[in-house]
Amino acid sequence: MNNQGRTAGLPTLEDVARQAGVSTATVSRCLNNPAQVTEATRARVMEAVEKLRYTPNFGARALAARRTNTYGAVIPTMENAIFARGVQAFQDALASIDSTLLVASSNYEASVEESQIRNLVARGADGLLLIGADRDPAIYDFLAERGIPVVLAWAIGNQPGVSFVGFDNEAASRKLAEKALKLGHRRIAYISAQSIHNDRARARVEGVRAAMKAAGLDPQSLRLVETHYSIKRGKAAFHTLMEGEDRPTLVMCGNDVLAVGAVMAAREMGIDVPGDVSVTGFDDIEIATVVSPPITTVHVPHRKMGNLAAQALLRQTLEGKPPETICLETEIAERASLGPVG
Amino acid sequence: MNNQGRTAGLPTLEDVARQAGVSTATVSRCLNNPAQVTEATRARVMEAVEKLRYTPNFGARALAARRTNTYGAVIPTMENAIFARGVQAFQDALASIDSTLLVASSNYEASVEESQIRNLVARGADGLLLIGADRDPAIYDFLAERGIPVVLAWAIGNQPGVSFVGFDNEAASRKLAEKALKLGHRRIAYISAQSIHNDRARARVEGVRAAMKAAGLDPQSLRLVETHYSIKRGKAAFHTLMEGEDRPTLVMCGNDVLAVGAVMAAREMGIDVPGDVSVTGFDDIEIATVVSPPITTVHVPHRKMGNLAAQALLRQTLEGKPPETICLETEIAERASLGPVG
DNA sequence: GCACGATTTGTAAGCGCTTACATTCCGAAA
DNA sequence: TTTCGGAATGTAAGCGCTTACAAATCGTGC
Repeated sequence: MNNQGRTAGLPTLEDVARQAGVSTATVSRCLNNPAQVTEATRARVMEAVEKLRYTPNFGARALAARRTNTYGAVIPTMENAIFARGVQAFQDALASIDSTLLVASSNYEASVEESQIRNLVARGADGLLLIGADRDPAIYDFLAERGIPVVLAWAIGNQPGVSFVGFDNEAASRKLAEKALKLGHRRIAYISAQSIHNDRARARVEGVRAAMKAAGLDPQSLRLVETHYSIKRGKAAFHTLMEGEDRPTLVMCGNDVLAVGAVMAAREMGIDVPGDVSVTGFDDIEIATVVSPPITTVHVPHRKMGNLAAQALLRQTLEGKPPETICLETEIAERASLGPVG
Repeated sequence: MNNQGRTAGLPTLEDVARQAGVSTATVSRCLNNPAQVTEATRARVMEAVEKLRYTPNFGARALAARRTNTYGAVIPTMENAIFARGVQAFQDALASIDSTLLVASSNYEASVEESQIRNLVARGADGLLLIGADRDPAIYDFLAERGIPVVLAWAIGNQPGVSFVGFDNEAASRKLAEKALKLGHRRIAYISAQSIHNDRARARVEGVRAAMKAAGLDPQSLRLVETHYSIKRGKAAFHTLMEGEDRPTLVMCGNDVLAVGAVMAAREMGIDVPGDVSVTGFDDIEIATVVSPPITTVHVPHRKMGNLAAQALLRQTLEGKPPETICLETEIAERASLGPVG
């Protein structure tokens, strides 16, 4: 458009070189590999850089170096805090080596995620952070073909060629369910995210079923509601569950956001938590402690996961190391929303 | 590093041109200005693009076109939802014209913000979204020198050469204070963010003082605590305020996160809200409705603000229009945390 | 004081794309 | 049929940087 004037007149490497009386190669080295340059010349070059207020041109640099120092992340949503902490940690780790993170969100839609991935690749992402493993194999081919390292977080899986930094969703969920079963709960309902294209959501449900089975219950008796992740949907789902006969005594939720919705709905309906119904969450985000009663949930070490994911990705990208799998431990954050069956 | 193999073998414009039997210029036009190309050739080119799975190289494109279609935003924090909705709307608006947003956070620190701004500029941001107006003038010079359009959001000010898309923090805060004064509150405290480098925080306090003055109270009698924005800090601040003699009957907070902290602290201390003390927030984010009692707060039209900010920025960047100022209306979200003085 | 290897610096060839300008093509008017 | 003008396409010159390779410079041991 009208950008003739935009960059016009901005100093270039060549300007700096001329000003400092050296070649462009030397200036470039000063900026990227200071060790290769004499103290004296470096000082002279830096002075010129300062004087001209030079800033390297990103596009040119990316083109010439065939690396952008930019990484991409596609997360399902930014609108609640589920991924915020982990992504923040991921970003911090990248920032410490002067790389930047491009974040995009898919709204839990596979097609949107795919186009976001393509977009990030087109923008030269040196590596990608994605959530979960459950997507079209063609995407992995696409990424592999372009040699782009990928780390999948929030889950563990067996996709070849990519790193995993996550935790065992099924085991974590099972552990929580076992605890609830010990408290005497038998009529159990589960409010889950849409399980299509969401391996984490499925694994969490499976964990509960496994615990039920181990306790001698029929896993098929689990009342399952699938919905989108939001407080509003959580409320609605809880309503649905409580309307019928044979109310559950325990409503487990696929994440804390849904659980918050459930607890709020209970309050509106005059149902006591955990007196009449217990509620559990998953994730342990701040909001779980804000609602009353605070929610018993699975604590996921988000920060640590984000940090380790960055490390793993950088090992692949910068050092050419092979993909790896890191499985983190989760624990149960015991709070007030889960109690003995009333 | 070991990136020889990275992009090696990836199809380039030239490959596509050869495959389609046209020149690189034609391929480029197909991709950027389809109208300039015959239906027939376009089809042929697109077929070649598909076949080769061609993706344009971002760096090369940026270098040649002198435009990146990338915008930058520096927000104080990602860790709570204060800016999430607005930034998401901003991003959506950009995405609809195939531009991307780079988001960085400054943790409310001026020096971090500055380096983030420089970083985004170095990465070729075509325009910038920043929060509030209160920063070193040298930054505005730097940006102006490089001809980078800027829109400041969440506030209104008079910085020349930049757009504003925000609301009147002082007026909004005053309106809320007036409402509280009508309910009989006289002993008032305010939990604010650090006001240094934060024009919004200062304006909100000033609004309360103005209302007090108008009601015949001494504005200096406002008990002010400054702290960082977090639930924890909000709790601590509330504790401090309630420890002394002469407890306030109203604790106004600089944002909802602090207010949530205050309400939670009250519950822990056995202080009834709003029976013993009223609490107010600012922003109207989801968490304000989750805590009990839900928080009376200033509703800020975040989504709208983000969307309009994008529009304004694009008008400057793409159409070369001059900066503009858009002031949005806020309203009070009346909920249960504000009541008559007990 | 000299030869030699190590270190520092310079030269110049692209990286893959956009776009001004030149050329070719085509249909309509004469 | 010829001519002309506009639309479609091609040619090629960079955009600003990195880096392989070549050249120059330096310090060292003899």
